[in-house]
Amino acid sequence: MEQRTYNQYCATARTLDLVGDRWTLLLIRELLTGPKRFGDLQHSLRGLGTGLLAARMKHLEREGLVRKVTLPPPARTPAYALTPAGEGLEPVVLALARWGLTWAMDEPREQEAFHPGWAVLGLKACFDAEAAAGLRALYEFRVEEEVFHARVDDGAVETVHGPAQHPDVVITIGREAFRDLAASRSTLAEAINGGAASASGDQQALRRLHHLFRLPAPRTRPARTS
Amino acid sequence: MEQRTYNQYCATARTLDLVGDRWTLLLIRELLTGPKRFGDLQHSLRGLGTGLLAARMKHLEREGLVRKVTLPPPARTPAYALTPAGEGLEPVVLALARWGLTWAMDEPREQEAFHPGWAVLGLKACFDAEAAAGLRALYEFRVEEEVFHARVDDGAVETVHGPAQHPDVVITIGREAFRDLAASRSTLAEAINGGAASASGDQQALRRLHHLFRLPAPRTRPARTS
DNA sequence: CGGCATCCATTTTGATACTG
DNA sequence: CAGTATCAAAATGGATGCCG
Repeated sequence: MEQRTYNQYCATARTLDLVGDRWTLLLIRELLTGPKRFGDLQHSLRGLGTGLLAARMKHLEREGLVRKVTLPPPARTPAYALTPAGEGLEPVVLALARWGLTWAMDEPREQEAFHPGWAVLGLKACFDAEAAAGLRALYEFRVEEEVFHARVDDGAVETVHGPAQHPDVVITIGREAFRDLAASRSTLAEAINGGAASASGDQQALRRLHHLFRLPAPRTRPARTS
Repeated sequence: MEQRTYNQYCATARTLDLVGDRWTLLLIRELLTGPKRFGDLQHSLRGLGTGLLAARMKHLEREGLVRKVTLPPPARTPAYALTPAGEGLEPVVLALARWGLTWAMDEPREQEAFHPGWAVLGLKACFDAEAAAGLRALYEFRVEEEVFHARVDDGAVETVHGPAQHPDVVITIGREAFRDLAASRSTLAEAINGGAASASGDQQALRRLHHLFRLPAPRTRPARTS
């Protein structure tokens, strides 16, 4: 099976040769919030069969973007994690997310899936490093069964699947509310006032939240009906 | 003909629904350095047939990323240009380019195509806005038949196909030398000393060039042979 | 559960011939 | 040139079964 290539000595084309196949960048997106097991990946990506998933992971592993790991106790099950080269794709995924937040996140469509981890990554895409200069804060998001945390540390941020150690703020929020929040279709204040969310902990850190993650104003593309 | 979609309410996935198909991001890449005609596009993208090219352009037009324009006199021929939404994809393409420059630009392979415009975009991907604060300069690159210019203006840069009006610096450079330069496999000074390039104009602006475009140090991915 | 193989219907693509 | 039409080759989606 010969690898298909654009055959261009161009950095963009060579990158797309490696990660431009269908599903590949979404797999990277999943791994950007922490290691995931085979089944986790398949569960997040409806429509991707086990055969193609196995092939994609093998390809990413062979190309040095992903490596197999064994989850720490008590899990002790095999999983996939990004290598440094794989993590280097974060700016690509975040750039795609920023474009989508600006130009493509209208109403959710019937039958469209939603996972809170995607919204967390969407928030990260809007992180404002300048606004975070000199700040340190640990935010935990609890969206029904799933928990994430965002660690802000002087212009940098890390968003990972799982609970935080000693969060400054804990935000408990419903699934739909979180979805709308991360798509700039509502604000955290609205969600709290409407009873869809609650927040506890450091009130000052909470108030800073919407300065740290500045969602873009949605725009509409000129549609061509013809 | 139903459009294939990931069916995820996720900014990254929705963006990939629009531009994730094969060739699409490379078409955007081509248009990022100015409007191009149908034939120009096909010529740059060996392997992309006329049928698929027409389908892709129609799709991009319908989705509001590209619009048909008529080139100004004396050309007066039809061409394709990016809309604001299409230009918004520049950060995506540049992020792909930066990753490729860091992790994927080893030796050119036999039979791999190369167009100077790709290298110009590669340079742009490495533009250092901070180093350019307060500066203004117009650089023209002449690579055999093709000419490009880079207009630096206080932290911003624009790289466009075509000659500049009153360039501060004109760099005339051979095809291979330019290719190696943009892949961080050699420096402009080396190319000039080796006779593969010459530069005229404002010497101070010329010396600033390699501060403005900081190519990343190439790294190698851990290959897995098994 | 993780992972791979197989079979098959459907899409996507690549290449080329053809038309205004 | 710009773009359609056509057909063969490849990639994908989905179901299923196997093995450790």
